[in-house]
Amino acid sequence: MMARISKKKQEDVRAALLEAAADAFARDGLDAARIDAIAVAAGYGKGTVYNYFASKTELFGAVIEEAARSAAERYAAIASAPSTRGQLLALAQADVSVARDRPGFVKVLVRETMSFRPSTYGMIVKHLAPYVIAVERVIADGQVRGEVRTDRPSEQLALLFVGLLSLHYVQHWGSDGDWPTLDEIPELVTSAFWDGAAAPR
Amino acid sequence: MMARISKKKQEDVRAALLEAAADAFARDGLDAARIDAIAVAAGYGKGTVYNYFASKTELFGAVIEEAARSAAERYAAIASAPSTRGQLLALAQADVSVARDRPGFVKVLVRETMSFRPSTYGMIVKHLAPYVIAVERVIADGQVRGEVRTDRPSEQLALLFVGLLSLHYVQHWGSDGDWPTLDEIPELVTSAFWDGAAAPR
Amino acid sequence: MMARISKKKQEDVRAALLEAAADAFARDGLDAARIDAIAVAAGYGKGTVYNYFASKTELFGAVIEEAARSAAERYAAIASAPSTRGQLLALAQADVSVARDRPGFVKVLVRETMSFRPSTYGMIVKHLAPYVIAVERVIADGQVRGEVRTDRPSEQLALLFVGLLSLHYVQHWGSDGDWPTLDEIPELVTSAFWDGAAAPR
Amino acid sequence: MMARISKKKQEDVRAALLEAAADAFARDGLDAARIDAIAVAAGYGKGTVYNYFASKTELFGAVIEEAARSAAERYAAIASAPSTRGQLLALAQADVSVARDRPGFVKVLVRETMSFRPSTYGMIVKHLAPYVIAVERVIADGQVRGEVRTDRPSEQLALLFVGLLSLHYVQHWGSDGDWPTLDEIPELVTSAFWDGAAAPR
DNA sequence: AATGAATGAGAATTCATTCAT
DNA sequence: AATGAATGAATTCTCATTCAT
Repeated sequence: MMARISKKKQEDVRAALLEAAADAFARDGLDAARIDAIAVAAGYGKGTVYNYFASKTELFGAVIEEAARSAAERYAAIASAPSTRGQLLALAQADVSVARDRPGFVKVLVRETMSFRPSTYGMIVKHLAPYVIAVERVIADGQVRGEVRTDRPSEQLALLFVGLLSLHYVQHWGSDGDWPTLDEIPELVTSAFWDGAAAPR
Repeated sequence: MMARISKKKQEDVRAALLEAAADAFARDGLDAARIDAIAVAAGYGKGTVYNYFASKTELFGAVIEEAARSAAERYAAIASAPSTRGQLLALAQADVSVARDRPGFVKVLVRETMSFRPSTYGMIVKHLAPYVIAVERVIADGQVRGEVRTDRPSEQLALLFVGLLSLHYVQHWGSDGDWPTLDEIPELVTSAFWDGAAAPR
Repeated sequence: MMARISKKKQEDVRAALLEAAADAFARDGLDAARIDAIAVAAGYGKGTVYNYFASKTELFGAVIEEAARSAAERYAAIASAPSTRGQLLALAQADVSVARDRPGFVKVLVRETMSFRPSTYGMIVKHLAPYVIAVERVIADGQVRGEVRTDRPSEQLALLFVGLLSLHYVQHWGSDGDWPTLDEIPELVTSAFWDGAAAPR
Repeated sequence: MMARISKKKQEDVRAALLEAAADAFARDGLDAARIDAIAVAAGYGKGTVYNYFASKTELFGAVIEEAARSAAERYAAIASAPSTRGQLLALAQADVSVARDRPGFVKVLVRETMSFRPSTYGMIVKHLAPYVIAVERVIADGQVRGEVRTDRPSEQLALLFVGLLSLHYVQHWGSDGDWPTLDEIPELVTSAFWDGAAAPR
């Protein structure tokens, strides 16, 4: 009993540190973020961070991991829609819901994905995989059912879809939430992906 | 009086420093890039950097500026195509030619655009403007001529187009040039922008 | 919670740093003194200095402040003598006792007073004031009681007295303690101030 | 002829550099003064300084030397007054005339005298000697003639006199010329030295 | 377990000095 | 003789990390 309570407490501390770290990394980037500030923001002392994470880099990795885990969780939970387009929309909605609830984590993920720094790229790819694979599966199914064009590999299409999502987040955050709003993003992305943005209908 | 170095030589040194800086910033980011390494890479001593640029930040700004200038130059030079789609393709080709010739500069531009850091965002927006405006003009013309759908403002569409371009660069660089190749990018981007990527034809 | 160092210990560290800094500034001046050397001389690492003082300049200011505080304390403690001349002698003795106990601090004070550098002058004047004011008060009282000539303002006379003191310190330190000795200074200064040095009696 | 003209020119350049250096050292001190600024202030390029002086330290030494030479010259030129007091007054006037004409040089001399830095002290003492010796001679003569008290060695008295002079310069410069004015200094100093400052007459 | 004082490696920046022109 | 571009040693200051309490 004692042990379980203390285990619970440990989880809480870890979660608080991760949350604060995500915000800091999102705002300042890996280099400029300061351990001290993260600790204080989480309500603890600097030393405590090192009781939970061996180094700044490892803390960063843990944030990425948590971000990916958190997103994959939502993906897994989405109800299946009848059409492929509908399923993609649902996937986008799931992702946006993460961006809404845990903006720090998603910002870090997007920024580092777009930063392709040798030093963090491996980390990103490794943790991002579940993300992309969920999308790819839907697209591959769509191809089998004849709902999606088959002249491009499902993997490439999945990357494009996820990329479009990131792109719209960047515009959202860059415009201070002005445009697009988070609510608009799923439809914008799905539509751009599915029908393109330019040709008149 | 004799010691005054020729204007030409000065320009050369400055250009070499900018080139080395672009590569370093592209590879490591603003924070992690080392002035010392940049100087050595350019074939000069640390102090020389400070004879040309007052600080690391100013050097970074100069790289951004040069990148934008270099891109705007190509944009300006493209021959006009008959259709809007053709013009967009030409714009994309112009951009890719910059990415091919001066990868460092374009990488920096893309990365920082996607990084939305308060500390560099202003710089980026200021210098990126000519880029985006050229695209927007083509699209707005297309809308007038009925070649482009009119339910979305030309500015948003231009941002999407430029974003798609960046997205494909990221995938190109992230895959070590594997896919997409630089050659494929203009058509991929234009097609994704124009027709979408998923719907079967 | 346990890591919080005792207040006492903190004061001790601060005092040790100040002491080492005073010696260094006294020996080398503000510019030539090295933070690193100060830290080591105090028995700490470079970083510790910055845990207590935000910058070299602030450390310098703290030394000045401590020097002035320390001198003012002694002035305040002197017993009142019956005559003005006696009181001035007592003031000089109080000052010399500081110069004996904390030579570094007094050296810094004297040197910077005599250096009239715009960058440090304000600091000096601010902290030196209590020093001079104590002297001025005694002289003004003497003027009221008819023991001191009244054709020169008490402020000017006070500055001269303090200046004479500094002058003798300079000669003392410059001659390696040879002449005058610290013991002789109070009488030398008071006598020079009171009766002059040249006219035969 | 050629050679003499060019020699003359050389002297002029050297003099201009010394003048600029004196002002810079007076204003900023040995450490903070910048070679570059000195060269430009003299109307030359940085490299030229090194054609005339081997190093910053040597330039500083040359300034001290010139300052002392310049003062000794005036001392030598003073007309002899009948009384010792009158001669001292004349000496002070000679010194003040240097301070008026070449303030930079005198400031440097005073500041460094009062700074007693091991690194410059030797230089100072060596060059200051003629200064002090002239004063000492007058005092010693006065002692022989019974015009000056004999219970203190002439050397000590000379140091005091010169010190009083410096003290008043410091107050003059420190008060922005407010008090004392240069004109007042000789009488103030002589009177303080001779009769003291405090005792009512 | 939590803490924050101490630490020193590391980075930006300055500037005296050199030397090719 | 004059110059100022190039240089790198030296210095301040930052901050991740350690560890005694």
